This record gives sequence, structure tokens and C-alpha cells, in this order.
Amino acid sequence: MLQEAPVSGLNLHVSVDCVVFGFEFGKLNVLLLERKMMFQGQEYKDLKLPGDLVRKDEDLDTAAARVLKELTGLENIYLKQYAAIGTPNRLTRLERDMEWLRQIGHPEEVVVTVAYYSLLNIDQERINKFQLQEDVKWHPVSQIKELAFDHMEILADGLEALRTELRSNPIGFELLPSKFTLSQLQKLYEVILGVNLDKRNFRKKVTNMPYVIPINEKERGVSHKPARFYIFNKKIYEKTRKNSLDFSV
Amino acid sequence: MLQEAPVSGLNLHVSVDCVVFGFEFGKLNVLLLERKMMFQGQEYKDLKLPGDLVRKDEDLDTAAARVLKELTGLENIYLKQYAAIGTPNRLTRLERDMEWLRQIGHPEEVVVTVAYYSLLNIDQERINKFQLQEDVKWHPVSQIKELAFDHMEILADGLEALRTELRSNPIGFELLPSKFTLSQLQKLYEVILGVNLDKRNFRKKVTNMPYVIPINEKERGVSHKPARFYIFNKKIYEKTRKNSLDFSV
DNA sequence: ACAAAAGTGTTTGCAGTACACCCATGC
DNA sequence: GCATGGGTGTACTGCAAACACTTTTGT
Repeated sequence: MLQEAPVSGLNLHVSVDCVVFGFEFGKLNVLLLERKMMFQGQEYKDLKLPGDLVRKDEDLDTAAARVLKELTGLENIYLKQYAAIGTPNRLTRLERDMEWLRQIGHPEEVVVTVAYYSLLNIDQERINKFQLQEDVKWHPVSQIKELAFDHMEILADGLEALRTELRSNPIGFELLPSKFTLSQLQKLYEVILGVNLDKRNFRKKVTNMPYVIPINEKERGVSHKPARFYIFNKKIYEKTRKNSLDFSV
Repeated sequence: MLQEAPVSGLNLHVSVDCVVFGFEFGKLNVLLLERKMMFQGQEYKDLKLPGDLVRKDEDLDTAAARVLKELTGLENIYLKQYAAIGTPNRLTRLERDMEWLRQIGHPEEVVVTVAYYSLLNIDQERINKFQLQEDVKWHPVSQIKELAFDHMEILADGLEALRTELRSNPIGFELLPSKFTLSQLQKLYEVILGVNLDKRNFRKKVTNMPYVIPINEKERGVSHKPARFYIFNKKIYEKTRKNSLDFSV
């Protein structure tokens, strides 16, 4: 009987891992935590995704938000669950990962992890609260080649989930300051989706969206024609979104 | 430090739950398991989703496939993970659910569950192997009003995930026999997406897809013009799929 | 005056939408 | 011969794609 399987000995650890995306200077970046240890007689450093074990009294989303809060000092960040991974040997495939688990006293047991990605923009309102731990830094996604455990796959899947979401939902704005230029927005789409977009067609499309609103403010101090700023109005979006029925059978 | 949180006492149970969709006689159905127990001096019956605890030596996907195999006798079924849910009181909000957990000897602890939906078509090759447990039956999705635990929400989320997927990927074919008519296909889209589609436009669209192929076989024994059968060719789909870049900012 | 990025329109083709009648079969 | 669902074409409209020059600022 399905619901009467033996339950003793089936306890697992459950964690959340967060892929925190940021967009600055035309690059997509991700927050990574430096892991240091002695390994085979030498100091060994590498990078991992931030994450933590889920506590018994908290929701998965709550756990992810807590990790972000501890990591950055910020709350109310865009957070999206995109996968759960439970490959039995996911933490212990590599000797250095096992060694690290031993050193921090982590039980070498199965950890099912729930993966989230989050979108961070550091604009003026937040800049004060924003405080990274010392061992946490931004890294351009394009330059990350290796991470601890299976975190490279988790990152790749998160990027794919972000791309999919970005194609059909207005989440790009979460990665930009509240006031942004259309060139910034276009660059964001180009970098994340890995495509080149035509400037005129892009602007035509965006200026047809009632929820992307020009404001009477321009760039300052740039040595070219200053760009106009725009803001994204979520409420207008919610009202005007059309349930696209473009089922591509 | 994020990675050094205390770990003792953080063991949780992890389960998989499966929303098994089927499409027959123009209705979307789901496989549900009957739960019987004595509750407050009376026999009490209700329905739940099939599921099971995840074992230490198996992947999440493997656990879900195992549940399906035990449930239906079938293997290689379309399976898609769509959510992980860990609300602390998700199993114990209702008195009858707690009572049931006591009666089957299930520990009343937090169970994080990973939700899958699967798409089942019972065509000729499979009909022999297909064998439901006695307490498992098909139920039209539209008539399900209440389920055990939080399974109603899990079902609703699964239906939503199915709809989203159906709009952009050719997964409808997984719910039909390998030979199907265009009317069956159209009905499937109409029922799952909850829309009415124009017959001529629908057929125009589908007959433009190189991977939906008419075969020289017709319905028999129907009291109207017999419909032509079509098949779906996954390989042709993989080759001809265009990476639609219709990012709807 | 020059460099650098902002900003702006038109044409073309394709894909979505709306719409009504004849066809093959069983009874 | 009648009921039932299968099968077909055309005109309209709107969005995507391709494409080049002028404008504003700082230096």
C-alpha cells in the first residue's frame, strides 16, 4: 500500500539553495559564497551557492527568504522556487566536498534541496540596508566554471528557469533600479536571453506597454544625449495583462 | 554562517505526490486513492493523491516513477516535477487527517513533499499492463471538491502547471492514444485550457506542424463521416522546434 | 567639431481570427 | 433520408522583422 510504507529510517535533511541574480554594468551576476578549507595538506578555496537547512517550523519559502536576509540584509526580494533535487550522492561525489562536510560537522547524509532563484536590484532605497557578508561576492555568470557539490547544475537550471520566466513575464524589472532607461532594459534582455534585439522594434514594443511609464527625468553627466528614465507599474500590469492563449501545440 | 547552522533535529520526511492526469470521453481525469478509516465513531471515506515517502537511496524522480509503477503497473510515463511544498502544518490542519496518520502509524512530523504531475494514455500497447489497485479510481477533475491534507491545492497547482506547459510544449499528445483524430486533439486543448477553439483555425495550425502526421487509417463504426487518424512524431518535433523568442516583456 | 549613445517611421510578410457550407457514414 | 460529426477556404487585421539617419550631450 502506497501510504503505508515503512517510515522509520526515512528521515532526510532538507535544504534551500538560492541563486541570487543581479544585473550591473551590462552583466548578469550571481552571489556566491567562498568556501575555505584545508584539503590534502593545502589551503583549498572554491565557491558555493548560499543556502541552509530548512527548520521544522518554517515554510520552504520562508527558509529561502531567511537565507537571503542573512546574506544581504534585504527583505521582500523576488524569490522563485524552480526545482527540488534529491540525487542520493549529490553532496558526496567529490572527495573535497566530503572533506568539507566533515570539517563543518555536517552529517554526511542525503540532503534534498529546494532551489530558488532571486532577483536583486540595488537601488537607492535599498543601498543602505544592503550589506554582504565578507565571504560573499558578485560573480559574472558567464565566468563561473566550477562550484561546490552540484551547485553548477543548480545554477545552470536556475538560469534556464530565469530565461523561461523572462520570456513570458515582466520580471526583468526586478533586476533594474526603479528608474531605468530603455537601453538598460534592452541590454538586460539581450544578456540574459543571449540574443541581439533591434533597438527600434524593442522600443516600439516597450512603449506600447501601458505599464512601462516614461517619467520627466533624464540621465545626467553622460557624455552623449541623456536617456529618459522609465518606471514599471506593477498594478497597471496586473490589470492589463492579457491571458495569452498562444498554445504552440 | 549560513553553512554552519545547527543540524541536529532538522531531519524531515520527504515524500512525492503524483497528480496522474488522463483524458477520456472528452474529460480530464485524475487518479485518486480512496482513504477509509474510523473517525469519531463512524466510517469515514475520502480521497487523496497517490504518493509515498522518498527512500534514502533513490532520486526524487525515481521515487515518483516508483509510485506510478506501483499504482498503475506502467513504466516510462511522462512525469514532471512542478513544486515542492513544506508548510509546517500541511498534514495536520484537520482533525481527520491527524487521526488517519495515527491509524496508519505515520509519524506526525513535518513532511516536505515534492509534487509531480504525469500524463497517462491508455492505448493498445499498454492496456495489458495497466492494472489499477482496487482503491484507486479515475475522477473527473471538474468534479473534485475536496481532498485529504493539502492535496486539493497540490492538484490545483498541478493543473495550472499542466496548462502552462500545454500552451508552449507539445505534451497534449501524451494524453492521447498514439493514433488520434484532430477533433480529439482539439477537444483536449479546449477542456484543459478551458477555451473554445475554432475548428478551421485549429486544423490549419495543426496541419502546419510537420510533426503531426496524418496516416492512412480512419475511424470505423461511427455513424458519421469517419475521421482520419494522426500520429505525433517526437523526433521531427525536436528537430523542427524553433526557439521562440517571443519575450513578452 | 567630434565621439557616443539616444531617439525615431515605414514597409513587408506572416500568423491569428472570424466565419458557413458540403461530405461520409450508420441507422 | 436524416442525424451526426468530419472536413474545407478566404478575407481582414495586427504584430514581428528589417532597416538608417538625426539629436543631444560632454569633452
